[in-house]
Order: sequence, then C-alpha cells, then structure tokens
Amino acid sequence: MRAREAWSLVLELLLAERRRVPAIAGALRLSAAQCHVLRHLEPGKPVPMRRVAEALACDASNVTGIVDRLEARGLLERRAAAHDRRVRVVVITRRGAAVRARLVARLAAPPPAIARLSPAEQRTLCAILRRALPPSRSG
Amino acid sequence: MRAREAWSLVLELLLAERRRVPAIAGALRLSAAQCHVLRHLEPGKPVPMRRVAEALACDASNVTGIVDRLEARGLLERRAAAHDRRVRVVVITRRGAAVRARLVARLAAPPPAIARLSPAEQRTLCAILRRALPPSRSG
DNA sequence: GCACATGCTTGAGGTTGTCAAGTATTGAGC
DNA sequence: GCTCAATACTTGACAACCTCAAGCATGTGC
Repeated sequence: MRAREAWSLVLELLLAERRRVPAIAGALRLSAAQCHVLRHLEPGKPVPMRRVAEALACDASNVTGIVDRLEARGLLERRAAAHDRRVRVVVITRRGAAVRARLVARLAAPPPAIARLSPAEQRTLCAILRRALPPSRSG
Repeated sequence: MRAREAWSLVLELLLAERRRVPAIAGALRLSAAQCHVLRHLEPGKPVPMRRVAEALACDASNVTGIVDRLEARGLLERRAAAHDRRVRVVVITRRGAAVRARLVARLAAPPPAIARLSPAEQRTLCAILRRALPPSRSG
C-alpha cells in the first residue's frame, strides 16, 4: 500500500510546517481563519458570504464574526448584492489587497523540505500532484 | 520556480482534505487538538506535559485544558514523574489506546487524490517525499 | 541559603466553531 | 396577490482553543 505511505508522508510534511501558517498570519496580525478569507477574496471580485462559508467549510454564522473583524480593520467591505437583497457580498479593499499580497507571497514561499529537492524531483513532484488533484481547483 | 508550484500543490491537496480531519475527529468525539495529543501518545510511553506542548507547538497552559478534557473522559492519565516532582507525565489509558488505534487507522487512509495515482506514481511520490523530509521524524 | 530558572496551573480575554432561533427576502404554487 | 417553504444572514448561548501574565512548587547554580 504505497498510497498509505504517500499520504502519511504528505501529512508529515504538513505537520513539519504546522508552525508556518500561524507565524505568517501572526506577523500580519491575522488569524488562520482570516487568512483563509483574505486568500479567497481576489481584488475586484465580490463573493457572497455563503460562498465564503463554503470555502471555509464552516457554518455561515461563523463567517459573520470573521468578516466583522476584518471589516472593522478596513481590510474588506460588505455590500448589498444587486440581484438578491438577501445576499451580502464581501469585497476586499485596497488596504486588504495590500495585506493579501504580502500574505500570499509568504505562503507561496516553499519550505526547506521542498527547496531541498533537485529541479528534476520538483518537476516530477509537480507532475504527480497535478494528476492527483482534481481539475477543478479554485484556490 | 518549480519549488513554489510544488508547494502550492501540496497546500492545495491539504485544502481539499481540510474537512477530513475534523470529520474523523468528530466521529470519535474528539477535537483536532485532542487528536494531535492522542496521536502523540504511544501506549506505555509517558510524555511530560512540556513535550506535549512542544508537539502541539502551543503554550503549555493550553495543554492543561486539553489534557483535562481527555482525562475527564478517561482516555489518558496524569502521573507524577519520578525524577522531577515538578513534571507531570501523561499516559494513554487502555480506553484511550483503543480510540487512538481507530483514529490513526482512519487518518492513515489515503484520500481519493492519492489513491487515484498509479502504483508507479505512488512509489515515485514516496521516494521524493522521503527525500524532502528530514531524517528525524517522530510521527 | 538565595537567586533564578523550570514545569505546571489558573484566570482573563480574544477568536473560532456549533447550534437554535429570528428577520428579511426570494420563489413556487394556487 | 397570497401563502408557504426555502434561502441568506445575523444574533445569542455555549464550548473549545489559544495566548499572556501571574502564581505556586520544585530544581539548580552560586
């Protein structure tokens, strides 16, 4: 069962990098959940609260509080949706976009475990992971 | 920069499986933090609270509460350490070991993304990840 | 013995998360 | 148009997680 071993190795890699995300988040005065929200909000693309809750895989009532705090810091805005007045869409602000840019840049920096690999190994790893992941990936 | 792409693919895989751990944990009436603690406690091997805090990469005061709740459910025990009376060691109980066994079995089950790969790809993935990870891995 | 460090606990305070309940709005069926 | 159910969001209650500061007990260096 190579699949089990491969999966356990992926988990191990994640475990080794577990401190990274909170550290990066903390440096930007963000929590992990707030990072997820910012990461999900591309500048100029409003997203309904409902979609944010789905992206976070949590209850909608939870999103209310997280968005509240990000809105209080001026990193995003709530707006009314034109087509459905029940819906509130969330848009990242200019300030929020700046924070987001720094966030994604730091998150994208590969950890030592990945950087240690040779270019050929990195290419192979990319190819395999691309095949593993389903084609519909939103980020 | 293949390293960046490889890392982002790893993160994507993790994101896709983000619901898994809470789901597995919830089925056993455990939280994510409690899972980490149980996973870290091999039967018959007492671990000082301090080491648990290090394994969780969190403050020691946090471990107090997590261990409190696990102890209240009879899944582990606190004992005095022989060599240093300041230290409290944590030992998994028989009941805790049973829960732990089910937990690690379910966590080890590879997700569809990994299972989808061919045996050759799985072998290659294992080989690369083994090289990526530092030799000292405790599990 | 004394000062200092270490291991753990407690309490305050903030964030995340769930669930149940409530409001506003939409859409389907009559 | 009216009613009824479904949907989107918010609120409040509650629990868990997490950090920090403070405190107690114990161990170590001088």
